[in-house]
Amino acid sequence: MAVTIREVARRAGVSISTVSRALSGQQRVRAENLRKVQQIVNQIEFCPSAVAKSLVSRTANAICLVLPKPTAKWVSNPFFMELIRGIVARANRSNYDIIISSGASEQEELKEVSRLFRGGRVDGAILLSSRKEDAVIDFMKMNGYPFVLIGRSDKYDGIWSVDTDNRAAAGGAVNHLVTMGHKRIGFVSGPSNLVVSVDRMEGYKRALRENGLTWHPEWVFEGELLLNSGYRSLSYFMNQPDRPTALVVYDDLVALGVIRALNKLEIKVPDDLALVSFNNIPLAELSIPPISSIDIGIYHLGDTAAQVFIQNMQHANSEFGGPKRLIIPHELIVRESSMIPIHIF
Amino acid sequence: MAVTIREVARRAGVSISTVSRALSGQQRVRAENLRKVQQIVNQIEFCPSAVAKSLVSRTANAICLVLPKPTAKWVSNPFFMELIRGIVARANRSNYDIIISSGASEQEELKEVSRLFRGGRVDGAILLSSRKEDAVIDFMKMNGYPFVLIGRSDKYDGIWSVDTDNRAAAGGAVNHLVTMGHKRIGFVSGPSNLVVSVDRMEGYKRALRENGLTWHPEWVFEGELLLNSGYRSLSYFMNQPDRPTALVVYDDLVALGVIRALNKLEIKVPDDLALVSFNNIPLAELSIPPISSIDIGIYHLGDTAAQVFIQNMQHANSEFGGPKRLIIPHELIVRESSMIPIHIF
DNA sequence: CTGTTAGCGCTTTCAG
DNA sequence: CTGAAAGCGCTAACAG
Repeated sequence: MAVTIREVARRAGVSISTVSRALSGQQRVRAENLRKVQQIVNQIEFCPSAVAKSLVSRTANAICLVLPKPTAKWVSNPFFMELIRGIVARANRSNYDIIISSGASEQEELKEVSRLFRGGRVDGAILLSSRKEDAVIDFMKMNGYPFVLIGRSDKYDGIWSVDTDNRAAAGGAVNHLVTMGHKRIGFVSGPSNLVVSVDRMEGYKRALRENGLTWHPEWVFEGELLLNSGYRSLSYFMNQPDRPTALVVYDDLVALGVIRALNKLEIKVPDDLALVSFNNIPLAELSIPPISSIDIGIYHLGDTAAQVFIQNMQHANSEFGGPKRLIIPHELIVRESSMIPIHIF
Repeated sequence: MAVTIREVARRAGVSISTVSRALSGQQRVRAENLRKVQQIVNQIEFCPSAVAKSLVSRTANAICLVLPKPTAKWVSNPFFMELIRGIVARANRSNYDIIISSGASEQEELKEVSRLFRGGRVDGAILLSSRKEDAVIDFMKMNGYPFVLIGRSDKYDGIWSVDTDNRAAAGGAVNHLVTMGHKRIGFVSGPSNLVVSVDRMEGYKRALRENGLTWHPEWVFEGELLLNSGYRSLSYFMNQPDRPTALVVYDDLVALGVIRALNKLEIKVPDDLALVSFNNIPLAELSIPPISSIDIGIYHLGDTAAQVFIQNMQHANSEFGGPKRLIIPHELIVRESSMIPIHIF
């Protein structure tokens, strides 16, 4: 901030333009001048004003992250921090800044994002999750702002996205449980307006079908509900003679809650009920018992999203293949919660 | 971005300066012109370029958050996300942007932060945690960049900081355990280079003294160690006749790990050993058993840090009282993990 | 109260 | 290859 390009030019005894050219590295500068400029730059630790650069280049070299509404404890899910870490690490390495934005209501959220874009502070956004009806996605689309979605959009096609194959992952969980001898497998879902939650549920249903198993609506629980007031319903179903012997849970944190609820009902995991969940946050391993979980490579997901965005920015006009959807591989980590094979028929 | 102040001026039939004055709200503009300008602004959704503003005002209206090195799973502690939420919410409300920065090594970290400051992208920083020897703090101090520290610095005095009274909090935990009849109370500490870890340990020791209890070095465990390879040592001490009957643990996540380790050793919480930990992240409640934890108001901590920074910025030259240290109140939330009073003498 | 004029620090023409 | 000049969008200082 303190030292400008003008000062460098003065000291090096060349014009500002020459310094600019020397710094850009793209343009021809006489070797002697180049050397002189580089020396001064190092000496006085010159660092060009990102702000001035932005003004003239009309790009911000910054990406906005929209935090899901801080409604729930949901955001404090380590999932997001891991995602953010992946994004920030990659972005910084490419000299992009990450700006975090949030808002108390959906409207405030949009206002905030709008301010960032219209003010020229960001070039685009990475959306950390997608709802079925997502005002932020609509907003981006409508204004033609570039963005990468982590997840999937039901509504729009041609958008850049990075995602897990959640259906396949859920299928993998079911298959694993089937292998362990389970035939009555339930599902604990997340908020039904989250695409990820729906996808996982669909994968679960499909896998049941493919395994020739029947699907009972009573075996599907709403996770949020479960944790707040659903003890009774859980208790009821778990006391039926044909209760599920295994559960696929859409998120580790929810799985933790489920285990606690089951614990109160004196249902033991995995002895009485097996459990597989999603995301494989560090906590899955610390749980009692440790939870089998599908590692979806959260950091990698974030890293890739940032890469996609940045590449896309740099090749914006070169028709760089058009919108694409990338899938990050997942892997089931088997732990105690699903390790006891059973044979109840 | 698309529409400039020039356009507004043209449409309103006034000069650019008038529009600028009308927008600033600080200066006198004829009512008629004011109205006209406001109308146009709303109509074409004019939003002044934050970048241009930055260039001329030499302020960025942005704060940098330095993520602790992504070494450990530590960062994925919900603690940080909660802190960030608090900061972002407050900052955005005051039209400040939050830029997240990180680096693989301490050196990269500094380079990243330096780039942000020198490039004029940020006005200052909020440091999310402090090590005993903290290069980032040194760097800020040395360059005179404004910052607020969440935590405490051993090394420097006159710096703005927002903190928990960790000694008192730890004392509270000890007192609570004493009330429940415990006399042999151990401590599980965090990395010894973290100020917060040290403070909590000191509070623990002091409280023991004040309660007339003796402090045994063997009753103090290094948390990190414990989780990785310390089962054996834990096992050893827990089998001594005079083993602790209660533990104060410096962080919820570590407490979770401890519970799991104890579980393997068939030591039951709270029946055989009581537990109190710090931070009260949502998980503390989901644990089996639910963990007594000291709620330090993480969100509030973040919110306050942002407030302090912003106020300080705005009154920078008016000698706004000089550096200060704010303490956010804490509260012990008692749960099952410490609920069974014991009387072993 | 208003318009004109000069920049903020940098990139980018356009002549040399 | 180089320097001078124009301008990115806005604010601030100066005459009216």
